[in-house]
Amino acid sequence: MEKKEESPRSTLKKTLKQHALMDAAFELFTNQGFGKTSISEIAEKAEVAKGTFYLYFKDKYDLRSRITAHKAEQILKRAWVESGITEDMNFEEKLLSLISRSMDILAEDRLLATFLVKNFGYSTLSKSGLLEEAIAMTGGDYHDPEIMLYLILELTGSASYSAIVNSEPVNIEELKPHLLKAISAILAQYKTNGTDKKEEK
Amino acid sequence: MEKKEESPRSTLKKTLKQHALMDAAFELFTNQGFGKTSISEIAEKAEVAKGTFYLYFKDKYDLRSRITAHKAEQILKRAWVESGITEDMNFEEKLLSLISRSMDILAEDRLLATFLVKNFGYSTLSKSGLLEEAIAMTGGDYHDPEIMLYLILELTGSASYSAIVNSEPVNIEELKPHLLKAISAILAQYKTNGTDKKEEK
Amino acid sequence: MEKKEESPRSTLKKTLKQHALMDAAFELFTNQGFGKTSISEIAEKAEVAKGTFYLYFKDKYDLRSRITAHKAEQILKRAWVESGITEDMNFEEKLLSLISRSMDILAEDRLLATFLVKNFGYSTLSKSGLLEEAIAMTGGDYHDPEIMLYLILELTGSASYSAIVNSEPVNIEELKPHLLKAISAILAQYKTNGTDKKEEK
Amino acid sequence: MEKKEESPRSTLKKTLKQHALMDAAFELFTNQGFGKTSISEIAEKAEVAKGTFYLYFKDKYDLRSRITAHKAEQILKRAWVESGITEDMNFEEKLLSLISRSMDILAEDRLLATFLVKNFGYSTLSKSGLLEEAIAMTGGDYHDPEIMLYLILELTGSASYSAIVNSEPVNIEELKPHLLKAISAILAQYKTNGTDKKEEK
DNA sequence: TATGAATGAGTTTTCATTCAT
DNA sequence: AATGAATGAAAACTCATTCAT
Repeated sequence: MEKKEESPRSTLKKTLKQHALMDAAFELFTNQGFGKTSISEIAEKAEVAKGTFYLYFKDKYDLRSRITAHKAEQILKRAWVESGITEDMNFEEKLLSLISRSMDILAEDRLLATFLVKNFGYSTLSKSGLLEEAIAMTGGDYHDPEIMLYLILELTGSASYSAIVNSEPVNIEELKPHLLKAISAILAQYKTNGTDKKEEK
Repeated sequence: MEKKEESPRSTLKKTLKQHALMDAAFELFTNQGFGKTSISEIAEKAEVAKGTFYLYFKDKYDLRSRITAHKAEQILKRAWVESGITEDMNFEEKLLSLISRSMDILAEDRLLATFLVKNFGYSTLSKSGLLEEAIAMTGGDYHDPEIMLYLILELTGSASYSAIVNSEPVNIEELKPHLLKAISAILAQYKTNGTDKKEEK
Repeated sequence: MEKKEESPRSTLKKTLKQHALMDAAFELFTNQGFGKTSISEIAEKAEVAKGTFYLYFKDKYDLRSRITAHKAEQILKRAWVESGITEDMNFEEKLLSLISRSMDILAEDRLLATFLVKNFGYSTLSKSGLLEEAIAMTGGDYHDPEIMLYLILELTGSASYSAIVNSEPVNIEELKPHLLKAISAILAQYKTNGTDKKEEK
Repeated sequence: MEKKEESPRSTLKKTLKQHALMDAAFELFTNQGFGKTSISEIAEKAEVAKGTFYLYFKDKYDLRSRITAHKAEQILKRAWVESGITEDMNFEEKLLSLISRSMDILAEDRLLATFLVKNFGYSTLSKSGLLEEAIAMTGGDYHDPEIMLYLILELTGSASYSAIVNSEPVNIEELKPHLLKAISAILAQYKTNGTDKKEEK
């Protein structure tokens, strides 16, 4: 990150094997489940020797959490960029845009959705610092912002999951307006009767 | 128990071992996880021979799903009885009472909570017929009752989980009023021009 | 055993279960092999409790040898009767008739053929006393009758087996004339230049 | 053996464990029977870890068929070399020499004989291509050479077996002249026109 | 770094046999 | 005689991890 002058090859190469392992593992985890995937299988699919696995990961659990963090980061970055969020939007608008776009992205890739919903919890998020950012963005317009965001997050993740993976009770497209409206209702509950309230017209 | 009304011996004995296995497995699954629990361990804890396991269950997966169904049924029955629901309550009151009581029950037993949240999905519920009952109870006061209940269920289950198991972001006691209010807000969104009827537009 | 006056029912009943077990076992042994057949399976197929097996047989091996003896006896009796052997035939004619008819019987039932070829050896035969009878029948027209019969028996059993079961290299119908001619040739080798030799014309 | 001509290390080592397993299994199979030999035993006798077995063989059945093919090849090669067959011999002489020598080899090693007779069938031979070679060698002097060879083979294998393993009805030494004469008799039956070769019209 | 043969503890699963009813 | 639940020893098979190359 600093010098970056040298070691372009070795770093790249290392990254290559590591990525091959993560990609292979992701596919196997999502297809057959974490418990039924062996390290041998992962190495084989990644076209890497079994021993090489231990050069980059401590064990299967380590691998899984690294994949989870990586995938979640990817999604959020992409959703943020693609959601068309602008500075002049208020928090609710921003949040709904981000959630809406994230759902679209996940809907395109149900394997990814499965994986994240199963492995990405609130604790992962709070550790990442993103939660604090979001709280900061509320700008004091809401009371108990952490609990509020927690409820919204759990609702979104959990409700999206079955819709994406099983299309139950409805598919994700149909669910989206319902979910966004429910989120709005929750937000409304937490709104401090500050700035507005009147211009609801 | 006394004479021999029907066939108490065989049935009871059979049920005994089976239950011993289910109880032992439940405890092990919740304490150390499904993947890290072996059939030998289950049998040992149940004080039953290893081979006996295969007399009652096909494999670990079969055992798990049988436990899940059994526990969920137990909880709901108990919550219904204890929730003090009466005929003259409206749907919202009934639902909030039931959820509130279920949360209390789960809060008392975080192992049970963990287990159910991880293994009890919307599909299990919809298969059980309970969902239809609940929909019938709405009495037409809400539009899209299935989606509405789906959202509420996912929110409740998902949000309760982390609160019970990790006390994150707050413990279940603190979370409860927030959750119930959020549910109310969602219900309000789906209310058909009922009580008020007039100011709709 | 002593009285033998009574117990017609019990004997019959006993025989019933025993036969059910033998029949079930025969079918399973021939279909899936002796090694892959369990006592549970046999009992289940015979519609008899597992424990009942041990009332009639010591173990799987005991059962097998009892079946073998029983089936072989059946075949030979039937072949003898059906072969149209008469007193005025010479040994060669009798032997060829018996073999020919036995092959026909086995050809009709390849499972039986499989079973017998795999389990019926020379030693079983020699123990049964049938061999001595056959030797006696040669009437001194052949030298080394035991070895001669041994060769013929092994050739017949072994060659018939693959023909019946796999139709390899040809089916049993095609093989029969070849086999009978080969047997004749062997017999000729052992003929003592007694009675004839001249009229070979 | 010396430097490193090609890839002696891996190949040799691999071959070593594999051979150790095959040798151990062969001994156990012949001594106690296939069904009564466990993989653990084989591995233990081969002084190899249990898991190593599965590196080289799918299961016990795979192992058995690989051993059978290997042993049969060995015997035939050795018999051919040691039988003193020369170009100027006719087919009968060659065949009898080969069979005679094979019987000697098998007689020296009754375990090997047992194993091969039980597991080496006509189909194995016909798949190996050796049968075609033998047929070609007959040079048209016999009709139906395949059936003829089939009969001879089955007779030889089957008759040798009991003689070698049980010395019943006589031992292999005594049996040999009888068997060879029987084979000659069969060959004679199949000879095409003429003792000699010229008047083939 | 990278490899992959080797390991052996640990797991699942089968099944002959017993025995209380 | 008949049953079949229960047993547990033993078998098959898996797999994370190590280590010599």
